Amino acid sequence: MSIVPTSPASLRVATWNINSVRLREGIVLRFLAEHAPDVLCLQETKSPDAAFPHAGFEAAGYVHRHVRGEKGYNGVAILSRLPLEPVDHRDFCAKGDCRHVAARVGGVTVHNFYVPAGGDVADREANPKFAHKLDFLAEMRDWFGPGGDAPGGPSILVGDLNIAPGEHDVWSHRQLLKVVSHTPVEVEALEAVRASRDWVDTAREFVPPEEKAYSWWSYRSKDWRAADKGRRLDHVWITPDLRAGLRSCETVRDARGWGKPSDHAPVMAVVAV
DNA sequence: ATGGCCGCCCTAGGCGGA
Repeated sequence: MSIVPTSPASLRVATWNINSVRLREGIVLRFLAEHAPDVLCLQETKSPDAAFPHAGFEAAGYVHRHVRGEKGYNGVAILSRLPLEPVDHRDFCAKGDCRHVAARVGGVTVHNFYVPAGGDVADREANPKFAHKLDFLAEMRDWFGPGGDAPGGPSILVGDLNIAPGEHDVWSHRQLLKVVSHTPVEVEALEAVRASRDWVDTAREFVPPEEKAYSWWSYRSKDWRAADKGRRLDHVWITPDLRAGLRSCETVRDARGWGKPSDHAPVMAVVAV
């Protein structure tokens, strides 16, 4: 007799840019033990599939997965303690990189995204990485939009979207207006993705827009906690049909201070499904 | 005080991150 329900009353879905899954297996296991997500979506795993550290996650009960990695860069993975059906992935911008993977869990489609960072110069003509970022976002918008063929039904979209859209999603709106991750053209592009399926930004359902909220703090700060110059780059979005079931969305800020941390903290939402 | 640092890769400086 199984003790794991196949149709849970509520689904706990987390996202975390882990910046090398092999280097940080230990703190991922700590997060799983302390926060018990049903589904954990990782970005920047930086590991070929053959080298992904499966054994520890399986021992922790996360025996279901959909992993897509490459050597050195990028890489996304969905780990689950509930049965998971891979929905495939889409090769955004036809680069053959590993920035999206999707799976169906308990009747909900979960999309895990790693949107390109976009380089230093916020100019599509001068900087091909910025052009890639904007093209990637436009393709997301079209895929989820009316003419697109993204899967329908109740869905959760998570990931490192590499944009902090709100004024209070960054430590200083004025000082970051020209910094890639918070420029108006990016914010507009992300809003177009959000509007494509009327996605609900779950974190802001619980934290008012005038209150600061971050999920990333630079490695370069001597004391990230004291400086607190963060940005909210990591997001959990849900389709409107799940909104009434939304119970919480938390950023596990403490994890930014664990041993040998990622520069991102995990974000987890709980949704009744 | 947006750089101060990270992790990756054919081990060492270059690339990418954001």
